Amino acid sequence: MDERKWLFDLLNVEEQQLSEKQLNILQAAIEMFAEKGYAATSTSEIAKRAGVAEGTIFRHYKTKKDLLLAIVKPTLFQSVAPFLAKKFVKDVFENEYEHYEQFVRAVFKNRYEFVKTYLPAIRVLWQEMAFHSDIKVQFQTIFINHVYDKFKQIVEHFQQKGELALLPPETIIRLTITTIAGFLATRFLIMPDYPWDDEQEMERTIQFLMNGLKA
Amino acid sequence: MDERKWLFDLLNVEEQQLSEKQLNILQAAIEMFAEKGYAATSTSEIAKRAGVAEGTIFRHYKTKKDLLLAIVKPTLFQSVAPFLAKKFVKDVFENEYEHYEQFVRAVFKNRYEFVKTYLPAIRVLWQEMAFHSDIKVQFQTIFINHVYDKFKQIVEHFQQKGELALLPPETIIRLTITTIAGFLATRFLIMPDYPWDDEQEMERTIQFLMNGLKA
DNA sequence: CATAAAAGTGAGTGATTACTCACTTTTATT
DNA sequence: AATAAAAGTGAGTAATCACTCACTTTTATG
Repeated sequence: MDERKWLFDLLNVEEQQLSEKQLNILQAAIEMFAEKGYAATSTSEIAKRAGVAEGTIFRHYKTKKDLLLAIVKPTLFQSVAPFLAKKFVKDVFENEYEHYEQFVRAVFKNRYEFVKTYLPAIRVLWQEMAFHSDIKVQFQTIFINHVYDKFKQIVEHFQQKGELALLPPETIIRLTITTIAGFLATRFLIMPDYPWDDEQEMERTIQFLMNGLKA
Repeated sequence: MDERKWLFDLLNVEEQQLSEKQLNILQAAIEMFAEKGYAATSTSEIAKRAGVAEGTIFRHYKTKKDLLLAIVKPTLFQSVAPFLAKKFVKDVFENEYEHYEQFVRAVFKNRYEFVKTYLPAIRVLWQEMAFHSDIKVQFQTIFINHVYDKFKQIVEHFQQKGELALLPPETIIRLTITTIAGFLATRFLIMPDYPWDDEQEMERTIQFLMNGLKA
């Protein structure tokens, strides 16, 4: 019926019911913010692309910034979604993942699919984080409160098992994240037109990471 | 006398003589573009911060975009400066660097100082590359023509010496660059307020990289 | 010192901006 | 079917935008 289940999923608003026009507005805003940036995109352009009157935008979002936040906030949460799941750490400790490599593989694959699916919205989040300190602070807060602590437990768990080098956990976390994020940024942002063999390149990246981190 | 040698160095305009007011304009533009972004910064704001009349900006730069390019182009070249030096590859082959690790160390240290010194201008380059396809194309062109080929020769050299894993050179280049860039981005953009021990963290990063890439 | 070129100025301009509001249309509720 | 609430509209508005231009000041050159 509607090819925009992804918008529902991303914005996590399955319970609320957004009208067709509201979805048009959000989709147009995501696309144009991703292409030209928030500041360089006018509300009249968004209205035109969405096929609505300019006043309709302000009926639903008090300001242009509110429209940006309606896109950015859910994307921010989805970016770290695996770590927000309550049973996530328990899964790791109860031998859902026997080795750090399996854990990394699962996260990598999962985030690869996420970036592939929601690329435009993710672009908007990362681009505008540089200009809006409130968004950057929200990101840092969520990372510290919900991602860092859990990640640290997991790293220490595998260090005790003798799988990982005895570096400070924050260093291992940083190297893990920048290695994965480095691949995704290169693949989807910097060189999206290069003929990648994704499976193979991800495999090489994981081997590199595990060699680099092993005890 | 003047504490702005860095501006001369960055913009690589030692021969031309820029007036005091021109330097004020460039400095103000770099700072404001870095903070708020190009599109969100008005020429009247730049003039105010630079202490000049708005017309003075347009006396030197035909359009606002020209002012952006006057900042971005030299920064783009400086970003890959080590690879642009003619004798760079020869240095590597003639045992200036006996091991890949020494080469990586030299590049890492060099680019660390570069980012530390010119951070605002580098922010502008990377932020606006996302919105201006002409800038992105320039970057890709320079990378392919001046960086990639030389880097590839160096990697193959150390692969033949048996120091590096026999992965495709482009994969080794990617992993090397994203590991270094990942540290610099985390250190200077994402978490600039975290109390880093730069020396130690760079050392760990190099060990990680070499372990990950060794044959 | 004379003269011209270059640098600097700021009021002015038409276009565009985010946003408002009185009004119409659609949807939900009884 | 009646009524109210919600959604949608588009002309209108004050502010701001990048940029121009006639003019003044500074600098370089013989």
